[in-house]
Amino acid sequence: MRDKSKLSERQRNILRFMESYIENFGFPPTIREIGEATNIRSTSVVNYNLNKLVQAGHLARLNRKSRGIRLTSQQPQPVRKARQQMRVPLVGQIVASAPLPIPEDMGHYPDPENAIEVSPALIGNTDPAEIFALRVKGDSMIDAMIQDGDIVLFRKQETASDGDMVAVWLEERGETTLKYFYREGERIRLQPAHPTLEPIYVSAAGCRVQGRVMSVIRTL
Amino acid sequence: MRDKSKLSERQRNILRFMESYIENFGFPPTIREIGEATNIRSTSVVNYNLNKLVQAGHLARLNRKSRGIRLTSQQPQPVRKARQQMRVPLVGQIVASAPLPIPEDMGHYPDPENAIEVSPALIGNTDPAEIFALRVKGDSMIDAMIQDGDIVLFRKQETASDGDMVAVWLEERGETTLKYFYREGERIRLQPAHPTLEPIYVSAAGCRVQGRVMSVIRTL
DNA sequence: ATTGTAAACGAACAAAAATTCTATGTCAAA
DNA sequence: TTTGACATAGAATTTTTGTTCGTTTACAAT
Repeated sequence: MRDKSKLSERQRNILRFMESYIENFGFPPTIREIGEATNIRSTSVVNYNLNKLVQAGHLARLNRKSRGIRLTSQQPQPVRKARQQMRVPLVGQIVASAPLPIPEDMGHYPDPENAIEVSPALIGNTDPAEIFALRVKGDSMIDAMIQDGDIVLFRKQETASDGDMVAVWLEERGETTLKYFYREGERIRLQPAHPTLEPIYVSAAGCRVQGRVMSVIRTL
Repeated sequence: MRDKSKLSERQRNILRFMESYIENFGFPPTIREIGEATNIRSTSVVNYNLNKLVQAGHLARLNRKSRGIRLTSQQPQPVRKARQQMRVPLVGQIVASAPLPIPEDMGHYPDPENAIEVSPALIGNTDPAEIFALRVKGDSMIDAMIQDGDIVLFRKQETASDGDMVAVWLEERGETTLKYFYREGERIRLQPAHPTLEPIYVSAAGCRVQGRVMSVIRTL
């Protein structure tokens, strides 16, 4: 699959040029630049050979992106991805007495200072941009089997499905709580994680879902 | 010259975005892409800030080249290192009725099938070879604020210091428990994590420390 | 000789992307 | 209050760049 010997002269040239160009400039060349460097007069021929190289597994391309050519050897993307970490912004604390401090725009470039590294497994295949983290302050979330200092990873969402653990702001009580969410006709049952505790019931209007708990991390 | 503190919020955002984009795609973003990612509506403003970053020495640009932006700071190595994941072998389950199934030799060749990826932060600077993971089965560890399905990361050790959360095998009761460890003269106090629960006391002989809890991971 | 196919060319076109221009708002100094 | 530097926005403009398409060449198979 990666046998360079099966490539044509031109294709080997292109590959070599790609390597040195990226080395020099930090970004890939254009089709025309490749053509000039390898003595190919026509962009379409360069394009043709680039596609051959993609077939051969040496390059990856992004359609219709300028300079959207990448050496596969330098970025073993699949491997890297699998072992890669996600940076999740740590945006504040959970306290019972206030709604979650949810950032409007979290971006995909969290500030290194206020971010934690997590394994992608913890957020499943959710878009990382929707994930944020909060540190639990105090023992108010003990019903949810979550203690002081734990870090909770949330997915930003305003609705929930049965069985989700969610953060809800209870209007009448003026507090935030983490419970399992079950819709029961008109009302909603919020079930604590701790098996001996009783559920509470609220009207759909009276509770505002703020996020779904994806995972909890405790470091001792 | 390279003092990030003198940069504006937007400029820091741009820099961070550049880093992650290049990391992901292998080539630099366009001005428009930078704008979208950092919530700047106007390409000219992005351009303006890019020029500022060039002045500040963080970027280099090539005029009239698409994606002709390059980070001057090229130390991907330390970053890369810091972002590595650890693979920790997941060697079995915790049940109250039996000692921990601790592997004699864990090696550093965790079976991909039975390993989990964790962030290095979770195990501090402990030698990764000493770390193993167990999945909690049942609600027997509820005193420790740990529930069914949680994954506990242990460091293999037979002794403990005050305040450590440890897994101990209680000879006379025939059970495994997770408690905070305190030496009190001849006897040992084992304190549940849950604040309302009472400690238990055992003799040093009657309890066998099996490992120290480094962290707990819960996925929902 | 004929046909089919891989490889090449160049021009035209369309899309992407950078640059430039004008206008507006902010804020501290004069 | 006025001024000017700085920062922002929106849009127009120009340049760069990728894609498509008709055509040609070389060569091996029929």
